[in-house]
Amino acid sequence: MTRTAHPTDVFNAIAEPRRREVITVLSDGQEYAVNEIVLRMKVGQPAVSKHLGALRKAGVVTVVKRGQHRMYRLNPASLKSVYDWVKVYEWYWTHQLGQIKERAERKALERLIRLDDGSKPTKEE
Amino acid sequence: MTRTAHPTDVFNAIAEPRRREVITVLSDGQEYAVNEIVLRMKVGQPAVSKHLGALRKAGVVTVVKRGQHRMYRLNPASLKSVYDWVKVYEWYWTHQLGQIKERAERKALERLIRLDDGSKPTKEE
DNA sequence: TTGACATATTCCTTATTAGGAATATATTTG
DNA sequence: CAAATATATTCCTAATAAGGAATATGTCAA
Repeated sequence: MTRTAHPTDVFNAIAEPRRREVITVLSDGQEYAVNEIVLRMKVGQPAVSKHLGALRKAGVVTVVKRGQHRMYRLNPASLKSVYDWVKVYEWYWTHQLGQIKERAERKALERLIRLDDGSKPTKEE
Repeated sequence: MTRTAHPTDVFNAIAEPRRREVITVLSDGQEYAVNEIVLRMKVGQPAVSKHLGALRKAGVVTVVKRGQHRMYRLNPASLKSVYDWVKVYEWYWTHQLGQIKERAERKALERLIRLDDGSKPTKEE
């Protein structure tokens, strides 16, 4: 089995460096034609179109037809789920977590003793 | 060619749902043995070990030997790069971006006219 | 030392993916 | 209509990845 992530997963969409590059191009909130994005990147037009397709499926960009062009625009709200997920951990690097360490080790030891006794792990306090 | 992302890329590390699951298990800042993580997940021990290996290579977790066990701990600072990257877009969903739309479309149109004329795209103001 | 246990690693199969080349499909313009 | 342009899609190849089974490695306990 391979990557379990659904292709529409935003986390998966932004895992590709080139796709983050596309997002950066769109990051000023303006519309861009595929053309223009290709000019700003080092990969060919088909590759860019494919990345845009992946981003669109994940809801990261939207597209409208305008004449001959397809205008892509960033949908920043789609990135909120990533922000919300990672924001949880912000606390840990803005505060010291050294004090926690000893206590964490003690608790880990207690859990392992319970496991070695064959009991089920109990809910953490 | 496949995924260009280096395996040590944090974005790639968190793209896997099971790896985010592991991170969630470790999110209380305590140490966990592989054993315990397996108990809390639906995949087998080898799979968990592999995911832990990927997370370790990306610097998302650290490991210390403690007797028979390998104790894994979250390294939250590693997630700061993701936070910093996505934080840039927070502004867009906390504020209205409707006003921007018309202006953005006008600017996009101007760019396209320049492109169709054969001129190179100029730096945005 | 032997046996039990914890973890990592190897092997295998299946599935996905990136990107280029070639091509198809619109759309505009003359 | 024909030519040019913009974009998407198909086909191909090479690479990567996930997870299970089996196995190797290390550590503890009797």
